[in-house]
Amino acid sequence: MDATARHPETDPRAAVKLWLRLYRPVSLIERELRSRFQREFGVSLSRFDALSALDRAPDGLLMGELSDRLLVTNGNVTGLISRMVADGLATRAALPQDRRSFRVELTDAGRQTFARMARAHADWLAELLADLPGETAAALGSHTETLMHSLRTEQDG
Amino acid sequence: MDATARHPETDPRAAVKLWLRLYRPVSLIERELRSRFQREFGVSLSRFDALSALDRAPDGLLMGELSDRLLVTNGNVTGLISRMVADGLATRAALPQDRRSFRVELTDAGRQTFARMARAHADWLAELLADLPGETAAALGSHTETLMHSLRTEQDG
DNA sequence: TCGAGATATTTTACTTCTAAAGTAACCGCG
DNA sequence: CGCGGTTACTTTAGAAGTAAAATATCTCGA
Repeated sequence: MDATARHPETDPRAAVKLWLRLYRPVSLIERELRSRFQREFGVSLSRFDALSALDRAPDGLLMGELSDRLLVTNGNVTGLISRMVADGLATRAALPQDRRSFRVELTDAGRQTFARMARAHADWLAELLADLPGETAAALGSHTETLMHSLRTEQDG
Repeated sequence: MDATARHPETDPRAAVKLWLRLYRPVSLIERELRSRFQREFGVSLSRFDALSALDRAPDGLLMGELSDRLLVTNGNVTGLISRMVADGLATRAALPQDRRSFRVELTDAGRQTFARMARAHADWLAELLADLPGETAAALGSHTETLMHSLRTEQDG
């Protein structure tokens, strides 16, 4: 198979159409979550995402690992974590063996805060997705997996 | 009062899982588009979205209509359009019959700029989605329609 | 006609985000 | 060693986003 055979018939118009169909509902949900986090907890979605990534990492994360996971730039993480440290949710300690690096870890308060928010987050999503037929949910789950995988192979190849 | 009674079978854990499966690939693509717009045209994705919404409206849009379509606040649109007007891409004229309102329209330069960007946008998406099997694309297209519809009914009900 | 509320937009103060440039520390090779 | 390139992170300048308050205009009923 030659190069064109690898990407046989991708119609740019169809690609845009599919993209918009994916993008719009995801944006709507994201925006709704963002505003609920703000209203209920006075917290940004970004901060919840950071708490979530750190909660999943028992030994904390380096700044760079965190920016990889959150899909944001290093500079962004610097400010985000500074504010979280100032608010007592996380600690940021230099690594003895590599003084360029910093290990970020949740404090107990941070883990407790996250636990409360995670519960609300799950409930909100259950509510927002309540009217979605079970078959559609299942199909979306598996097809978005395929999409994710195809993005990765596209990126590498 | 009991939220679970209204939505009998929505498992919050499953909802979060589905949400993350939707969110991650969409974020990846969005981020990639954003960085390509910046690199190739020195323009934000938001600006492209605004150009796109305005290009679709032959007679222009009111500020409020634009913020509805872009899913952003009025205050955000004020700044976005100010910069676009300053760059010669759009005009912003008070409505004689309602002096609170402003009609925003693309200039010829705005329409030409959008046309060039839209072509690149479509090509990028075709490239990013090239490895997605046709069946998956079709299924995703129809199921995201269902998702969008279920969000609307959820919102209204 | 007048005032009360609704509506359209802007302003304000702030967080979040980016790209690019800057700083500091590490690593490997001569 | 020591210097050159890489890596980890921060800083900077500015766009993009928010919520909430402010401004200005419209509308409608007494």
